[in-house]
Amino acid sequence: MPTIYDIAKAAQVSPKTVSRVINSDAPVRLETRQQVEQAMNELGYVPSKAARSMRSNRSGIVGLITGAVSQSSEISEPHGLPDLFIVQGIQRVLADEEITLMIADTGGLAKRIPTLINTFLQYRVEGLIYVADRHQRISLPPLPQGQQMILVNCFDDQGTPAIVPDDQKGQHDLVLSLIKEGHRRIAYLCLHECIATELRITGYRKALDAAGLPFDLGLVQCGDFERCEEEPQLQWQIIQSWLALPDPPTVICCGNDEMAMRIYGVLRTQGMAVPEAISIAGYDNHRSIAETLYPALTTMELPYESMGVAAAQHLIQLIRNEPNETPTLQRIRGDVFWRSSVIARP
Amino acid sequence: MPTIYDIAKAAQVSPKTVSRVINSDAPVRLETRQQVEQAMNELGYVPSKAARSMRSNRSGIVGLITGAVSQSSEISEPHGLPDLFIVQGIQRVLADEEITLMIADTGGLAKRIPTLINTFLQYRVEGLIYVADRHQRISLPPLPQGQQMILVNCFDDQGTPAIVPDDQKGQHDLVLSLIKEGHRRIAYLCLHECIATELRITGYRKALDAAGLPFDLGLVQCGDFERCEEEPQLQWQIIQSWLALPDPPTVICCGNDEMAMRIYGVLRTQGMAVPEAISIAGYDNHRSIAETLYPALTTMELPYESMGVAAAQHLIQLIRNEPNETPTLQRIRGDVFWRSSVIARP
DNA sequence: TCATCTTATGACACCGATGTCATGACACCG
DNA sequence: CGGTGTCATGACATCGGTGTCATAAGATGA
Repeated sequence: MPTIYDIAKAAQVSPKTVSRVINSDAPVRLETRQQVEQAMNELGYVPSKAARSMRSNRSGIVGLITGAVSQSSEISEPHGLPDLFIVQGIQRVLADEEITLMIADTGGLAKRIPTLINTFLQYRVEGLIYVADRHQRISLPPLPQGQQMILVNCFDDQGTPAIVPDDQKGQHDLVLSLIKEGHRRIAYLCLHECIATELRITGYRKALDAAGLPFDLGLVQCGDFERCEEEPQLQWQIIQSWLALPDPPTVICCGNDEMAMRIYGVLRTQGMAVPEAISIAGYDNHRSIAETLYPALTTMELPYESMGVAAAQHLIQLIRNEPNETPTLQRIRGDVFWRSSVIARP
Repeated sequence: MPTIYDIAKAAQVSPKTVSRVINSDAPVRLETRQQVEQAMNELGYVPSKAARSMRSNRSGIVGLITGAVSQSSEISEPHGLPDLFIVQGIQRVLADEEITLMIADTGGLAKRIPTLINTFLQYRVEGLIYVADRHQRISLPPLPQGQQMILVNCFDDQGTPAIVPDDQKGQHDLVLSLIKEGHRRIAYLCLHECIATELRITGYRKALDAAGLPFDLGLVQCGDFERCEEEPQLQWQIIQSWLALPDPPTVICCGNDEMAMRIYGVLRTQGMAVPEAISIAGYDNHRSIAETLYPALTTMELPYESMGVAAAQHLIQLIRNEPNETPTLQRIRGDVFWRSSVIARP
């Protein structure tokens, strides 16, 4: 691989002049520039980032730590929207800024995180992004002074800038849409206990309050049985108990789109048509499920891509030391995606 | 960020001795080593990969180009198994070898590839991996002399080492399993015309031949309508025509698991139970679909993870210049995953 | 015409590691 | 006791760029 010295020799100029042509940071005579450019083309010159970043002290790399790549592989645990969508948003913004993203994967093991961070520090990353696979509280090892970091889909107690989904507003908006379509009895088959579930139940409740509808504790049940054998039966039992009520629900909100997909199956094996017999709503807008299901699923967007975009933008601000009024904890909102699994009620 | 010079000063030794402690490539007196290590801990020393790789001419980085990260986002086109699983396999192998993987995304635009390759060359990657989103023939711009590259899920005409799924053997094995369970009339609702489809139809046919069963051209139909509005109706028409045959199929093989998921919906809206009325088989072993569907889907594994592993291993051999008899085109086989969407026939 | 400024270029040091070679202190052996 | 080998360490050059400063040629202006 040729160096600027090779180019300099071929073009009969000094290495510094070659550097100037590459960076166009000082005037170079047209003729000289052309000679240099010709030499670069002929020799197939590619600048060395290593040498460059060593001198300039700027690596142009941002490190991202996630379990996204390995997550859904071996461990057959319930998985919601792939956090990969977050990475997409980040990738897009950074690529536009000509920042290279280095992705490291925990393989699901938190104890690998310090090693991964260390590797990134060796590359002198200008910023770090930690992406969690679900909305949670975390605690990471301390970083060297001045090392910028952003948390996505999680937050800590040290006041590290964080981007999380607005789960409360999300469920709230979804329920409000259902109410607008005439639904009065709205069941909620939620996920296991976690931060998202807690926030969403609050949102669900506030939406009912806002519409002046009563909150019926019995209509909120955990439908997440971690994919055990009997899950369909257990879910059907819950639904059956709802249907047996004097005033049964007309729509079931599911904790995520995957659960909705399973509920489609459960209902159909029991001879109930979606949405004619009962409407179904999901959460996540996991498009490969929501758009593929038949009928397509009405759902609340979990704004992973937007979160990624927000994270990358905030990080760039921090790296460039730009003034910003972005709050430490940024809650990102999604939209309701209205499809055919919910029908209007008179 | 401290350098070995800072450490050297603090430990009152020469920089070279610090280097020796870090790399343990020459004997250092225990006492000296401890002084150095203490200084490193106190100052929070992290070696600089840039400086290191410049001197040693070895970056320790492998570059990966894919559309995996952005693929399924904007473009709402039919998607099979996420090629991310390939990345997983690669990641796992490389992490064990302490090689850092740099992932670049095409964002679905092939014209970005040269730029991405150039960025990687700037980092002096020791190897390149190109991952395609489906089995296809490709053509990439030429690389500098001596730059190693592996193609995954695709191949070219220049004889670049490539890893592809063994589609023919895959469909063959799946059909053979169905035959073993007593099925004699096996319909195949395949994907649109492409390399995989062609190979799989050959495999399907060879399996029938091997079992002495006749090949009925009418039982092979394209069921991929690219998610147009009328897809369910069109698919139902095909199935109806099959059911109207004097000797109707007892099982339908689908081009992929996603199509199988949609067929579940189509059949059920028509009041047909899976697998009681008709058995369904998929292709891909896309676990988040195959395991989630109710009943769970019998399917042929598209061995993305194994392909990733094979690719990484082969690349490492090439980088280390180890002798290998690996063929240029490596076909990777998957297994049949038997679940409850297919029942045995007497 | 000479001082001053701008343009175009080069010499040289430096970023942070490591490879090469030299050197001093011992231990070992005949 | 002197020659040889090992151990422990340091001096110095080098990897491929860029920042700083110097300098020569030509343009400008008083």
